[in-house]
Amino acid sequence: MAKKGRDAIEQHMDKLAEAAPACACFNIRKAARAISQLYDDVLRPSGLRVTQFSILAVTRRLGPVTVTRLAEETVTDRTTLTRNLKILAQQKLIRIASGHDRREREVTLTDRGRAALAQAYPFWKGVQAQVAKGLGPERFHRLLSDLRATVALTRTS
Amino acid sequence: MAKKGRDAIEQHMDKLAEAAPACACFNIRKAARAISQLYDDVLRPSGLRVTQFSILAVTRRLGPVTVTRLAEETVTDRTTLTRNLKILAQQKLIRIASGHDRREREVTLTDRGRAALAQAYPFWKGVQAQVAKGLGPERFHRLLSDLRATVALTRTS
DNA sequence: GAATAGTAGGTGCATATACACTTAATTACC
DNA sequence: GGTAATTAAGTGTATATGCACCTACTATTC
Repeated sequence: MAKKGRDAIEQHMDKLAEAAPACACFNIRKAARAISQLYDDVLRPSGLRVTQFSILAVTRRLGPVTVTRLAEETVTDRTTLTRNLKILAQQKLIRIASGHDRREREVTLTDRGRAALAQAYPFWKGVQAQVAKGLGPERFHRLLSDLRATVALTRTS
Repeated sequence: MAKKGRDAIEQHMDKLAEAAPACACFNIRKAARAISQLYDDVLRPSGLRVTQFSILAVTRRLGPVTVTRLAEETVTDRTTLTRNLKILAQQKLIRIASGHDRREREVTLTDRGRAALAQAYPFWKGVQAQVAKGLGPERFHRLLSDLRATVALTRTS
């Protein structure tokens, strides 16, 4: 019985060797690490990390926006966003104020935040173009499309 | 001049609204958050997070392996891996010992680690199949292939 | 074989991430 | 209109991530 249990476990072991290379999550995370290092490296002179650049850009697009809405838009846990926003608020790149509903907190880009975004933009544009060229425009758009489908998959099921 | 500088900045602002939705890095990170939550949720009964599952699976495949080699394989910063490995070593899922070259540290899966991996395997298999089905097998493989190309892009340039 | 360059690994610090739980405010329901 | 359910947000804790810098060991070179 103990022997049998062990055999059952060992049956998996050869398949397990292939788990990581085939794993959707491992590969997406791996690509996220790789490309984040590239973007962060290029954005470094701007003083913004890619996460911060993204939050500022989304805030810019949505105007005054609540924390929960921003969390939904970026598919980030709300409590994660709370802490990320705190750093940006300390640097006075955003302002966080109460809305009409006193439970809500509205996030707004400051002038300083706008300037930081505009300063970072050429760096972002450059590395974005580099990646698009490296993958080829077709594969680049296909990848973005497939990633959106992946996100959608986790939102519905 | 100050006015002109401001105009130059403002010229970017409309494009900036589109930066985040089009950003390769933002979208990959977003997908990583989404799919990690799914995998972690399914893997929860096993007691392993997807990051830990991946590290164990890669260690299983590479046998006794140095920290640097493992870092290259997973495209993780070596110092990040040091800390991730420490947690797994505390749980006695891996063993870290010195190699012949006394600078190196060799990572090996313990029996306990093997058992944990085997226990987690059915959960991983299930969620992996769910994602493959959700995306469709073609798009699923295409995505993995495009992600590998993205990683390769950052390794060469 | 001593000085130098190169390699393997770790620490301090900061940001990013999310779950479990809590607090405060609003809405729904009777 | 008061209580219950719902909603918005934050804290405590733990893992994940990487850069700047450091130590220890090995290889090279003269």
